[in-house]
Amino acid sequence: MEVMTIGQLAHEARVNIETIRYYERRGLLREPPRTQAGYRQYSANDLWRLQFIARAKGLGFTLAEVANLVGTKDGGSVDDVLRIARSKIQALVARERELSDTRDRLLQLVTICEEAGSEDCVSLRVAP
Amino acid sequence: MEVMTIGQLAHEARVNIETIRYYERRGLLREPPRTQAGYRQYSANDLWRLQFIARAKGLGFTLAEVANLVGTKDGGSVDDVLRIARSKIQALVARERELSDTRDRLLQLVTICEEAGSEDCVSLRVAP
DNA sequence: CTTGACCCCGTACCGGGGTACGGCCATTAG
DNA sequence: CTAATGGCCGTACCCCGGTACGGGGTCAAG
Repeated sequence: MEVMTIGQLAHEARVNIETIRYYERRGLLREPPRTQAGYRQYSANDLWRLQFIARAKGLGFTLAEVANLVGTKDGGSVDDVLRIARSKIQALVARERELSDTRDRLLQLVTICEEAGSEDCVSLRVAP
Repeated sequence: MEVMTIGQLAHEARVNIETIRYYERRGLLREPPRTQAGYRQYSANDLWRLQFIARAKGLGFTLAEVANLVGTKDGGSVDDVLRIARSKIQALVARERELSDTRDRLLQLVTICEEAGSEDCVSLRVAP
C-alpha cells in the first residue's frame, strides 16, 4: 500500500473522508500530491499523522493545538515543537491531577449514595 | 435576599443571565414564578441548583445528563445518579491512562529533539 | 459505452454549550 | 416626569469538531 486514495486512508485511519479534507483545511495534514485527475495521493506517513492527531485529540488537545504541533502551516521549527511540547506536558500533568480529583469526588458520590438513603444522596447532589 | 431577579441570581451564581434562561429552556431549571410584570422570581433553591449544575459540569456530566439528574422533567432517581457516575468513572480512568501515555510520548519527543538534529525531531512528530 | 463506485469542490448543516441583539415594557432614582 | 437600568421574548450568532449535500469529473468492470 505504497500510495492511498483518500477513501483508503479514511478506511485505514477509521475516520470519515470529510474529516481528512477538514484536517487539510485546518492545516493538520499537508496538502498531498495529486494525480492528473486531481485525486489526493496519501502515504503511510499521512496515516501516522492521522493516528497521532487522534491520540492528541483523545487527550483533550484542541485541533488548533495539534495544528501547532504537527501542522503544515508554519512548518514548526524544532524550537516550536519543543516549546509547545513542554507546555503541553505541563498541561497534561495538571489535567491528570484534575481528572484524578474528579474521579475521587465521583467515587465519594457513588460510595455515599450506595451506603446512605436517597435523601443523603440527593443532598450530596447539592453540597460542595 | 428572599427572592431574586434573574440578574441577581446570575450575579450570585457567577453565570450569564442568558445562561439561566437557556437552562430553563433546557429543563435544568424550573420555570420560576413571575411578578405581575412577568419578571422571574428566584429563590435560594435556584441558586443551589445552579451551583449543583456547575459542579456536575465540572465532573464531566453533559447538560443532558444533568437535566436527567436535577431536571424538572423527571426528578432524577438515585439510581440514575449512580449509573451515570459509575460510567463517568470508567471513562475517567481510561482517560487518565491515555493522558499518561501521551505525556510519556511527549517527554520522549522532547528528549530526542533536544539530543538529535531537526530531522529526527520532525520525523518523530509523525511516528507512532 | 454504460454503470457504479470513487473523488473533486464549495457550502450548509449538526450538536453542544452557550452569548448577543433588538424592540419593547417595568421599575426606580433624581 | 423622565432617563437609566433591567427584564421580557424570539431569533441569530459564536466556537468547536465534524458531517452531509449536491453537482460535477474519473476510472474500471462488464
